[in-house]
Amino acid sequence: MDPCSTSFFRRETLDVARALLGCRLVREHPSSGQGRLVGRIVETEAYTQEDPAFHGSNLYDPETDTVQRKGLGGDLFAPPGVGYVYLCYGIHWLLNVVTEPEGTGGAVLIRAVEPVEGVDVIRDRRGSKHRDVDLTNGPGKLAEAFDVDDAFHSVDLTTPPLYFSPGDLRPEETIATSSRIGISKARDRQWRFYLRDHPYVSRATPSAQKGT
DNA sequence: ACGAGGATGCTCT
DNA sequence: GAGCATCCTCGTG
Repeated sequence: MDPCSTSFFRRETLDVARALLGCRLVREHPSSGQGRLVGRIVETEAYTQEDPAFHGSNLYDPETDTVQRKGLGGDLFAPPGVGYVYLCYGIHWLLNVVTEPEGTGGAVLIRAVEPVEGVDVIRDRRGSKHRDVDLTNGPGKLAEAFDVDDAFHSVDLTTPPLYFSPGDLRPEETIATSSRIGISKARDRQWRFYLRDHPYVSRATPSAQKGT
């Protein structure tokens, strides 16, 4: 599998969020189990530097078009294609990939994948009590399933052991949008992208939605 | 089916 | 000390 290159991520965040749908998330040599885990991305969210929900949104000043790269949020201005991984609610690791040219803030949150390789290892990692559909249909779940933690923070994700690989949508698959999940700011932005009616998206479609 | 609430730790004010 | 880009369990109808 060829990794998506740095240039894949060096463009507008919204474009990357859409383009990642159908691509593969590849994890080689997870700490438990052997071989390789592969998931097909079915749900993403976009976050940009001018976005109220952006981590450290106060780092970018639109008036002067200047940036302060400090703290955790400062890592969102890193070169494209590197990981932005942080702990949410003290329990769950969330995997993002940085977008836009270096110095411009942006990232895409990987929210859900459909397991396509190494499903048995993923079941082991997540615990056998879950239905298959519930193994990776959420950002915290897929991080646990793919053995992703802050070891990948600020790490180049265009090369093993964790990387993305190009993929396509099937003719019958269409992209839907909605507001983002679990945030209170900027509810009006339809910056969540997912495959309509796909069984592995993280939750039923919210009321506000429109197709594309 | 659905909603409420707890776990848990890091970042920033 | 508050606020989270979450997940799971345990109530109630």
